[in-house]
Amino acid sequence: MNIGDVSTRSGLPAKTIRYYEDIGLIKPHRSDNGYRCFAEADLHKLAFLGRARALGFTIEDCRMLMALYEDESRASGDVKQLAQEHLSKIETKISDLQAMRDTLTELVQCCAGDNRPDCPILKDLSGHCSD
Amino acid sequence: MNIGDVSTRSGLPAKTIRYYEDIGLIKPHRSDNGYRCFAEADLHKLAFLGRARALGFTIEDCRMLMALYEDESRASGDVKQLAQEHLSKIETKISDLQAMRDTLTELVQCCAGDNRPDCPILKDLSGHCSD
DNA sequence: CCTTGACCTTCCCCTGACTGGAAGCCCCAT
DNA sequence: ATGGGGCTTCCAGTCAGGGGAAGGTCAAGG
Repeated sequence: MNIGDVSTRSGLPAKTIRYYEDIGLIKPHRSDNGYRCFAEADLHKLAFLGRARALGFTIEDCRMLMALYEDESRASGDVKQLAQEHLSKIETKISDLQAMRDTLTELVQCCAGDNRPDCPILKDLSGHCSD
Repeated sequence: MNIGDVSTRSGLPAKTIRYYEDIGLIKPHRSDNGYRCFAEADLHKLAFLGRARALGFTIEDCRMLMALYEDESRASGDVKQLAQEHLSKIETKISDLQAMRDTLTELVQCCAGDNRPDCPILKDLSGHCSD
């Protein structure tokens, strides 16, 4: 398979696939003409990577997940720990974003949003306690 | 005021303050020795920027917010619109993260996390429907 | 007067995970 | 032989700064 086919079948852009080879996540063979030549196993790895990335794992997480996946004697505890650490980062991000959302929602609700210049959003950003 | 004082008083790292000057968000004067020389107005702007960034506004959003802040004849509607667009991006991000969290939580719960290699997390990432 | 240390300056490279684009080779069809 | 699409490499850019080097400045102490 050439990169175009793999891109279509994996749903990953060709650029991304080349990048993954660059950083050593996959190692496709080369045809005589220099084109990358992907086996089914490469496609499978790329699909794995695509799913892991969609769950928000970093590239380095993916590298470790792939290593664990290929290690027949892995301990599922190692995988679980990786996932749990990732999960707690996600939860932190969610809380941070929710705090922003709550503040912003309040400010937006207080703003008339008309043609007058008076604006509680700017007032808040400028320090609002006596300018 | 030198940059160190401004950094302390605004809570922003000196690097960040220099960066904000680089991209034209602030324009502090210079002393004879070449040091940046900040007025109270600069400090005020930096505090404004710090709060806007803490609410997740991008640098370009901040640039517009500052322009609106300094425009006495602004319409609060413009500010509100900016904030609402930002808010909807945040809400999208929250949903995306929550979807990841839900999937991950489920997978983590299904994983024994022991010394055996069998792992539903890896099974899911690898495509799990008959490999 | 000299030195020490804290502070300031510019400059350039690094981050994550790609994306865009240029220049050039390869292959197939007309 | 020519046109178009696909492939290659390499370089630069994204966002919002962070790290650190090399060197100028200032105030205090010996």
